[in-house]
Parts: sequence; structure tokens; C-alpha cells
Amino acid sequence: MDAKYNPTDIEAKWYQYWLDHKFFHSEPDGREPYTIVIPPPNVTGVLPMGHMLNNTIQDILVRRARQEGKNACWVPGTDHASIATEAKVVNKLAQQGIKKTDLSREEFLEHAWDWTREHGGIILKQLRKLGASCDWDRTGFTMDEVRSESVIKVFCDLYRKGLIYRGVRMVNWDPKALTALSDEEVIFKEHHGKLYYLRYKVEGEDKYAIVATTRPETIMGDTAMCINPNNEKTAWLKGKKVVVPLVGRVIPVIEDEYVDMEFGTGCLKVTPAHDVNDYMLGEKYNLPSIDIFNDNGTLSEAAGLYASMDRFDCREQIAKDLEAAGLMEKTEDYTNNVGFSERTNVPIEPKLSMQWFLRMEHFAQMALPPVMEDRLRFYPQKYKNTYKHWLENIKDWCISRQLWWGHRIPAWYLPEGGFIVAENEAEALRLAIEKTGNHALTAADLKQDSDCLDTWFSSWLWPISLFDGIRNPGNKEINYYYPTADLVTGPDIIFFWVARMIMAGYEYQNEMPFRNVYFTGIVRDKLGRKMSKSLGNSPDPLDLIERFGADGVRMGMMLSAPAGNDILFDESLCEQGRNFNNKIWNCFRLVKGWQTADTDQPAYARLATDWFAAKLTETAAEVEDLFKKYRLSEALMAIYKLFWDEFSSWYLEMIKPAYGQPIDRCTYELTLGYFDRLLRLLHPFMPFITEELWQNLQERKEGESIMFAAVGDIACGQADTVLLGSVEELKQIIAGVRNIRQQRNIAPKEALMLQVMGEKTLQASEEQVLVKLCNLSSIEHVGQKAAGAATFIAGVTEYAVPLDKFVNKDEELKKLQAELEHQEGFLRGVMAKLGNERFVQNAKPDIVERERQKQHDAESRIAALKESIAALG
RNA sequence: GGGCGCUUAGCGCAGCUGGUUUAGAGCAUCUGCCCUACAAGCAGAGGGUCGGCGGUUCGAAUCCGUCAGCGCCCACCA
Repeated sequence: MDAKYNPTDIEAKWYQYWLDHKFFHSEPDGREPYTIVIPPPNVTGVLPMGHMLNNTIQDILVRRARQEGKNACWVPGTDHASIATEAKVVNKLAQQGIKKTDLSREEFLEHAWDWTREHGGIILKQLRKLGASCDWDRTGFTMDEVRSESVIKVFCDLYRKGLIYRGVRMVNWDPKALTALSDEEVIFKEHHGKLYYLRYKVEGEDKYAIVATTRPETIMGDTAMCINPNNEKTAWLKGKKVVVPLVGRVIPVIEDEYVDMEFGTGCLKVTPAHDVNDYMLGEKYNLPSIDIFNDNGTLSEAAGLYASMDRFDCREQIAKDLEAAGLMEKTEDYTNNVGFSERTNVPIEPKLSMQWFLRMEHFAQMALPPVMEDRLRFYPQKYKNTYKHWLENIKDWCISRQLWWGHRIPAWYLPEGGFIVAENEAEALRLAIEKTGNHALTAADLKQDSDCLDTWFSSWLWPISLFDGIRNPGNKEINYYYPTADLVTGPDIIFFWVARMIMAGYEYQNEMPFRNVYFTGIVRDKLGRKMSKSLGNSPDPLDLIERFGADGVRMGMMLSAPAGNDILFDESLCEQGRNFNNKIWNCFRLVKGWQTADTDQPAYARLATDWFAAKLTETAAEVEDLFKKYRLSEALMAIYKLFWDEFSSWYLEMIKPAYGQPIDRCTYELTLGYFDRLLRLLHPFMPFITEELWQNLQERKEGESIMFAAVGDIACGQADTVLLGSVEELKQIIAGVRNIRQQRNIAPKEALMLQVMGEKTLQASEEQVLVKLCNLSSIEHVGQKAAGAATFIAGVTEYAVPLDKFVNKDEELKKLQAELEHQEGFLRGVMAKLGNERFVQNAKPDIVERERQKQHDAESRIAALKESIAALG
């Protein structure tokens, strides 16, 4: 075996082994199910660091559940990502000189499918490198047959229930993607622009009303000016009419308390077609609505001479023109919030258009209580608030998109107007004939709606549709796997996805879709910046795996990723992971290199094996508890310390035979057993190296795997706390001696004598350990230590190492003085408490008792120190 | 503008219902070591008074108030 662990071949070998034996595959059986559905990544995407973290966590949970004897099922899959994928395909076609508008819907979809087949699933291949134990036989896709039919069925069902409606509303329009968006797809950003003060001439007078606006280009759509009826400053405009600058159109002055008297001049221009609030005013006062924009954000014919100009170019131009015409009072720098499209990153245009909507109050009412009552738990809990706030202020969901890549809305329009919603064309025709009584109707007379559905309208069914629970309610699989156990995802999609899955879960399964949601943090770079393609600060995960091994990368990610906290990713974390792998590897080499002999177990080895058994039990219980609380980083850290500090640095050093000597069989067997348990504990975090070493620890049969090696027995029983305590004190003594060596530069080879003061007694086994780890020539229990000995305190006992020729009295004295001061200060603190009547009266008796113990301990130490100082002086 | 959260060693964090040896691990730092498992290592050491102020209490990093800084979410002031 090489002194350095080389993960590459080993990882590939075991992943194939797991696949060959179908270890990841799950079928319903009598065991308790443990289910996770993957947050489906974009089908044509590649793996970003966020997904690495996310999927590492899922794999840890799944593997742990498997080891706990549950029927673990992790279902993978991908999302068609309607708008994102369509944009990519449009781009690709553009590079070939093909415009989307030149293609028929069918032709375009053919290109999109080609693209999907070409790039689809790359991301899932990457997950295999990471070691993800997904049931690949179950891989789903939001646009495959089962999922598509489920979406259509749900749409029809909700329409029949009256929860889906079609109507003209003000929606968020993306002028680049040329589609409506939901409110959640709009991101507000601060925009540094200008506030323009425009002069509106009062009709028939030589006076002007000044209006402040950030969007002067919309004046062509103005159909009123609005003032607050209570505003004295603008009262003079009541009942008047004003002239829209440049345009020349005369519009009325209306009054509404909506207008903020403090803002700008108190006059508001009203453009019902291009502002949500203005739209409401327009409805209220029955104002005409002039749409001056084309779908792509250029000015329309209605804008007169500015027609076909881009909206932002137009803003500049119009500002100049107003200036020239003397109609611009002034401009000011101004910062406001502007909504941007999440996908295309262009400013959203509020636009009046015909869309499909889902009523949300019904869903919000179902989805709120289980979370608030902690039946469905969020980790961390703080997201409960966010969730609550959203549900309590929810608006209807715009679910139609003017895109082709997605699930086409199953609505067919009739020649004479009106429409039919049905699961397919034949059914639509049947219903159409029934509705109209016109038996001459044919399929060709029906025109299907050209829009498709929001991507999230399929994702929200994911935990159900993956088990075909929409098409076949109550089937064996959905009954077994649903509700799923845990969902692991980012808090950024709590509204898009998490909340809506909860809604769909209650609507279609009458039950929550998952019992726990683990919100991961966002992966950032060292400087705290979000990792993104445009910044180029995201490392290539496959490259990291190549360099550090999947186990190393997994550990690196987990080391600093408590739920909900962002992680500042740094390659050095992976390095730490890799180093740990190497440590484990070398421990294995050491242990497997020993020869055994049929001799009795020496006392020191007995102490070591008893102690480590207790340590294992203690830590395993801790790990179990941390898993229950989803504190996975801490669980990993606990195992890391157990392995590196306790097992490698202490236990193995204690039992290690002298060079070339064999080890007694009993100790050896026990050690292999401990190694086995350590590997099992560690397996969920580092699946590959643990499998490799577990397989080599002893003879294994073909088809065996650490994946199914139970962990339940490790935390079994009560750890011997007395033994744990006494070994901790032993470690202190060893550290004390080593410290003396270090400070005085005494070579490890030079044997030292240890003197134990006072009443302390050491077991023979303890003395043997001390001799072994400190290289002692002898241990003496003495009343008076040798003159010029170096001393230290462990527990409440003073120890001395006689060193006459080495010791520097002054230095020694200084050290003792400092320690004495510290102890005296400590004692003062304790005495202050104990001297306080009210403390003794009010504090719980065991607290008071503990203070007395502290006092006692401190006093013994002080006595010992004083004695030493006196002896030196 | 509203809501939530954070502020503990150089760094990123843990410290739950106040009291468990005058604050804990990890990484980094410093010192000494190639001693045949591991220099991707071993041994040892240093480092914070818990953002500021005020309060409650016998006792506060831990509870309350307030100020400051940071972050996130939500929101139609043009």
C-alpha cells in the first residue's frame, strides 16, 4: 500500500460495484421507507457548487438512513426549465442564423429536444462522480410522459374546481424573453436614475402644473393627472384640464387620496397601461388606457413619432425634446427600485395582457398551519417567518408563459368564441360539440392555446408525480414513499418551489410532501461573493474531485456548512478533506501491518481498549443526536476528532507494539472492530474510502457493502464516564511531561523520571501507559520532590520531573508564580460567590456544591504551588 | 418603509431554557521534530472578556432595553 491515498481508481471502482449490485435501487417492502426527491436541476445545466453542497447533504442523509435499516430511496431527475432552456436554444439557433420567428412551433421544439438530448443528463453524470446514491432507475424528467400527463391532468382538475381562471391583468412582462412572468420571477434592484420634472400646461391658462416622474417616455400613454383632494398646494388644479407636453393631448385632472402629497410636486401623471397603480386608478375612474409599447420594449405606433424606438433610448430622446421645448422644469438624481427579470436580467415592463392564473388563497390556507405548528419542520426555523409572511400576502399566480418549451396549456378555442379545457384534443372536441350542439365541429376547428405553463407548475407536483400519484392516486408506490422524509434545498426557492409543493401535496395527497426541509446556505467565494458564471469565481466541481477526491471535496463542503449559514468556499477546505482521507488510509496501513501473537493482553492495552470502547459509544451517541437535529457539520467534526485525536493520536499510540514486535491477538481484534465502527460512522460523509477500507479490513463476501452495515449498535449502552474521566487526566499528565521536554529541548529518546506528589494513586495499567507515551525510566510516589525538578499540575495533583542539571530556577519560579496568581484569582472568584449569602440561599444546591468543590480543588493546587515555590527558593 | 437574522480568538463557527474549574473546538499562526503508519505528518504553545451602553439578577456571552454595523426577505410612493 502506498503511503499516500489515491482516490481516483478506488472511487470509480466502488461506484461501479454499487451500481452493479443495484444497491441504490429501492422497491416498496416491509421496512420503514426513507425518501428524498432531488431538487431537479436544469436538464441542460452543469453542476454548480451549490448543487455539490446540496447533493452531498442529501447523500449523507440517505446513506445514514440506509445504514439505519430503512428502505432508502433517493429519486433523481431533471427539470425542463422552460424559460432558461428556451433562451439557450434561441441563442444557439441565432448563432446559426436562425430566428425563432422563422420556425414553426413543431420545428422549434424539435431543435429544443435535440438540445435536451445532447446536453441533458450531464449534470446527473456529475452527481455519480460525487458518489450520489440515487436510484437511477427512477430518474424522472418534468417533461417525460408521466410528468407531462400529470401536469395536464392537474391543470384540468384545477380549472374544473374553479381555481384556474383566464383574464386580462397587469402582469410582469419580460421584453427580452417576450413572456409574462410570475411575481416571484421579478427581482427588484436599486437603480440610479433621474427624477424628471415635466411641465403640463393648464388648458386655457398660462400656467403649468409640474409632474415628477422617473419615466418621461410614458407621457404618450398619459390619460389623466391626479392630485390629492386634501392637498392645498395643488388645490388650484381641481376641475381643470392639462395638456400632455409634446403630445398635446388634453387630459383631465382627477382627485384621489392615493397620491402622496409629500412626494415630488404632489401631481401624479396617470398612465394606466404601464404602471400597476395607475392601472388601478384607471379602473376606478374609468380612464382610457393607451398601450405605447410593443412586446419587445420598443415604442408602438401609439407613441407617434417615437414609434419603434427602444424604451430607454426614447427616454433620453424625449428628455432632450422636452428640454428643447422648454417643458422640462428640472431633473434630479434619484434612486428607486426597478424590477428585473430573474432570467434575462432586463427591466420588467408592467403590461396589461390576457393570461392564466391560479387562485392562491385556497392553497395558502392549507399550507400554512402544518409549518406553523411544526408538523412540517424547517431547518433553520427562521424561515418559518418568511414562509408565513408570503402566504399571508399571497397573490394569484400567473401560470401562463408565452413560450413553446414546456407543457402546452390544454385549452382549445372555439370558432364562435369561448374555450374548452380538456386533457386532450379528442376530449376537447367532444366537450365542444356538447357545449355548442354543433355536430359539424372537427378537430381542425379548434385552436389550442399557444402558451405553455410556468416551469414551477410541473415542479410543484414533483414529490407526487415521481411516484405517479397524480395519474394513479393510491398506487402502491405513492402509498409507500409519500410523504417523503427530507427535502434539501436552497432558501432562494422557498416560494417558487417549497411552498407550492406543500400546497400541491395537500391538494392531491391530502398530506405534506415532506416532513423536514433542510435549507442549505449559499456557496460563496472567499470574498463572500455569490458564485456565478459571470464572475467566473466558481471552481469546476469535477476538477476539484479530480484533485482532492470526491470524499475530500464532500468533507470540505460539509466542514463549514451548518444549515442556513452561507459557506465561504475555499479550496483549502477540500485540502483538509483530502488530508483526512490520507490520515485514515495510514491508520489502516499501520494496523494492518501488525503481526499478531497469542499472548495475553497487557494491562496498558486493556486500559486502552476499554477506554476507546467508551469513547466510541459516547461519540456515536453524540453523532446520533446531531443527525436528529440536522447538524451535519458538527456530526462530521465529532467523528473527525474521534478518528484523528482519540483513535490515531491516543489510542493507537497507546497500543502500538514496539518496532518489529507483534501485538496480542485480543487487542488486535478489538482494534479491527473499532476501525470497523469508525468507518461505519464515517461512511455517509466519505462513502468511497470507507467502503475500500471496510472491504479490506477482513474477508468480505461478494455483494457485501458498508452501505448496509448498521450503525445502531455503535451508540448502544452507557459509556463508562469514570474511565473516560481518568484517561483525560492521564492525557494531561502525558501532555505535562511532553511540555517539559519541549521547553527544555530534551530528546524523546532520553528517558525521564516522574514523581507523583500527594495522595494520587495510579493503576499499574496507567503507569504502563505513562511509561510508554512519555518514555519514563520510573514513576515514584513521593512526599517531597527532588530539588530542581520541573513541575506541572494535572487534575489536583502535582507532578515533578527531576531535571537538576537542566532546570533554570528563575524561569521555573516565574512559571510557578504565574500559575499561583491565576489559581488565587480563580479562588477569589469562587470565594466571592460562596461568601455571598444570597448566592448560597438562592442557587440550586448542586450549584453551590460545585462551587465548594472548585474551592477545594483550587486550595489544594495553591498549597502544592506554594510548596514548590518554597522548595525552589 | 416593514419583517427576520447576525455581531464570541487572525478566519469561518459552536455555546439550548442564565451558574459544570475566571469562554470552546476546527483552520490558520508560533516553537521543536523526517522518531520506519502518515511532513497531506508528529509533539508542544500562544491568542478572545463574548459589537457599544444601560438594566434585571446573588450571578449574564446567555434574559430585557437601547445605539451602531452587517446580511437576508418582503413592499405599487410616481
